[in-house]
Amino acid sequence: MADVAQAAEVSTQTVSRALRDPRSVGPETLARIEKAVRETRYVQNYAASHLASNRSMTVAAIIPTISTSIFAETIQGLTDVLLPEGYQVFLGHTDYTTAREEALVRSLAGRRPDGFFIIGTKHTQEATDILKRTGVPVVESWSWTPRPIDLLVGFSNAAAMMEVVDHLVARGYRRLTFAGMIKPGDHRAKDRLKGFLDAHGRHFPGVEPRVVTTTSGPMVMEAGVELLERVRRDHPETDAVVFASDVLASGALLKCAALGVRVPQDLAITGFGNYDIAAHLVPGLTTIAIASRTIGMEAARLLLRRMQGEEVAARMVDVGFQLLARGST
Amino acid sequence: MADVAQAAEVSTQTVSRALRDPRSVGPETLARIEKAVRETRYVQNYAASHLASNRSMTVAAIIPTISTSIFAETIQGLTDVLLPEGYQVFLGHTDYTTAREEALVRSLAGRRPDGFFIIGTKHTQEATDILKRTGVPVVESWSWTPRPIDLLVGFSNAAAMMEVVDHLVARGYRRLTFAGMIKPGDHRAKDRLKGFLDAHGRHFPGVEPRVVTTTSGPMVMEAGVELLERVRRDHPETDAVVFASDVLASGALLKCAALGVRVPQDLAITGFGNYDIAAHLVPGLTTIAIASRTIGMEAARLLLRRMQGEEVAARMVDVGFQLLARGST
DNA sequence: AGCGATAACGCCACCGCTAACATCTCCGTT
DNA sequence: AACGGAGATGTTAGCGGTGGCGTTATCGCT
Repeated sequence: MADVAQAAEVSTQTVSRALRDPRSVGPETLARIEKAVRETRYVQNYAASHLASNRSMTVAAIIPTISTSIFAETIQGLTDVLLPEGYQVFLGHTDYTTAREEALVRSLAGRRPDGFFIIGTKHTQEATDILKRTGVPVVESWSWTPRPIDLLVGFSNAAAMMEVVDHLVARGYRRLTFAGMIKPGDHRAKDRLKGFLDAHGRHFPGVEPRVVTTTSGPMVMEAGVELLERVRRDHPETDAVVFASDVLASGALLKCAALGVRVPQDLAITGFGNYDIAAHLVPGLTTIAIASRTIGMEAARLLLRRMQGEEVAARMVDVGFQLLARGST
Repeated sequence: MADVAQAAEVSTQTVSRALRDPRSVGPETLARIEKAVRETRYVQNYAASHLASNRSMTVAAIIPTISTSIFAETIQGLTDVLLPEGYQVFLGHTDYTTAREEALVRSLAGRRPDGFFIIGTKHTQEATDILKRTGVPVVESWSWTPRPIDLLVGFSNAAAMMEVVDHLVARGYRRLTFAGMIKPGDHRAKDRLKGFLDAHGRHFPGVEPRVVTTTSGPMVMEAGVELLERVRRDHPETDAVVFASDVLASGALLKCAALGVRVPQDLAITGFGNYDIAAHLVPGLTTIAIASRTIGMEAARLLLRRMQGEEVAARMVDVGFQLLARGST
């Protein structure tokens, strides 16, 4: 910056001003500085800027995994709103483990982001403490809680799952089985199971609910195939399988086609998430659509407002969900 | 840090040392400092550390989009190797536009990462200049070029596509059509088309190659459905459709099932990428498998070695590809 | 006992930039 | 002509750490 200042024959302070708010310097001074920046190929050092101004112009985002396109859309929404405002997004993934989440929160907090975005509402005590003490806005998401750390953009996974069960019962299915991958740190999957159990208890009081789960492994279609096989072996009376994710449901649905199991006559199948594939499968997959991109965008808007010093009226935003009934039920 | 130093009754310098290399301080001093860190809930400020030490402990990663799980795996591989070494990954996506790539390179360079990872080998002159002048290692990937900026971990998209064509011809298909989404900044898709055209010219000299493309829109299965419809309308003689991506091919394959078009008897279909879905479709999708995760891990290892001051012998790593012949051909 | 080597720790300057305040210039107003 | 105000620019003092070097204590060896 000193080189630029010298080339433009101004002080470094004026260069700094020209870069952060071009209107705050005279027009021909600005032109000289811009020319000098180009000629010296100057690239600003944000670390120094951060240290001096106490604003990092970054937002930390913590997601369970990036391999799942549904969270990717949320991140895409988040960055699409934040980038034009000059904020960079620091992304970390936890692989659904709380230990890694805590380490990540600590590490990211060390970068002093101006805001946090995190998927989920359940964290370790330590992680929660750090998030609360950073002094910057925090958005939790993709779940629901009456008492968020700070801000919340989410929906009730349990309520969504209840709607799936209601739908199946309305269509005449009576012997439902829940199938899902429930990793230790995946509270959203747990909420979905809870929703299933609640609704099942409501519709079929006294009937033992059928549940088949795995607790580890990659979230791929093959896992859905394996869950389907366990359902057919352990609960052959099942007439509808409620999967915790579209990925699993898709694997199962395609397997049914290969096995000659007719969907939805022999077996109904539901998913969760409305992934790209859901509408294209034959038959189409009944599922819950989540406004994944909207969550990211809404979170970004809340963060922006708070980072710019404004108050936000609604600290909790329920983006809801939508049941999409397709051929698989 | 001053608070910690006071609580532990040492100088800040000793605290700093304890944090960056615990063995460099006495054992009971270390214990006092660790206790003080916990009690004061101290979280290190990496911005200051970065400024003073001239190492940011970050790596910048630039990818076209995060919504595509195949790049996500590469990033997962990258972070899985870098995180244990204390490096954070700064992720930016370009949406396949060169203008945005340039802006992103500039912005990320301002964060002074200790290394760059970028997908693709074709960038604007300006972006290339910045990358070269940063003085830190740069890994380009997912493509191939004889003259990378610095390091390269990739494969030849064109060669992979030629293998697909060779395979189809060997299976007896004669009227091939290429179908793909080729966004302006997507040089990998262009390479795939080039590979198709080369192989087609080799097998069918003098025959006009059939090509159907779109240049914009989201990369979703619906786009594959639309491409399939255009192929069937504009080139009804086609007996094999070579898609530039598994996403498109999957959409088309599922659509064929819905339309009653028999695959591979009436129409063969190939994809690219070996996405999760490819093996589960009925029939299975013939495609090119890319060691997506390996690319990220290998890139991370190269970066690490260079960031730790070592030289790397092989600056260019060809991870290759593998044709997976399945039922769709 | 004297010496040098080593380990443990402290002091100082500085990393590159910006907040806050000071200064200067140029107006329009009275 | 004197004055006040606004806009443009410069000066100063850090932001929170770390590199480099100096100091002190300890210990083994001659």
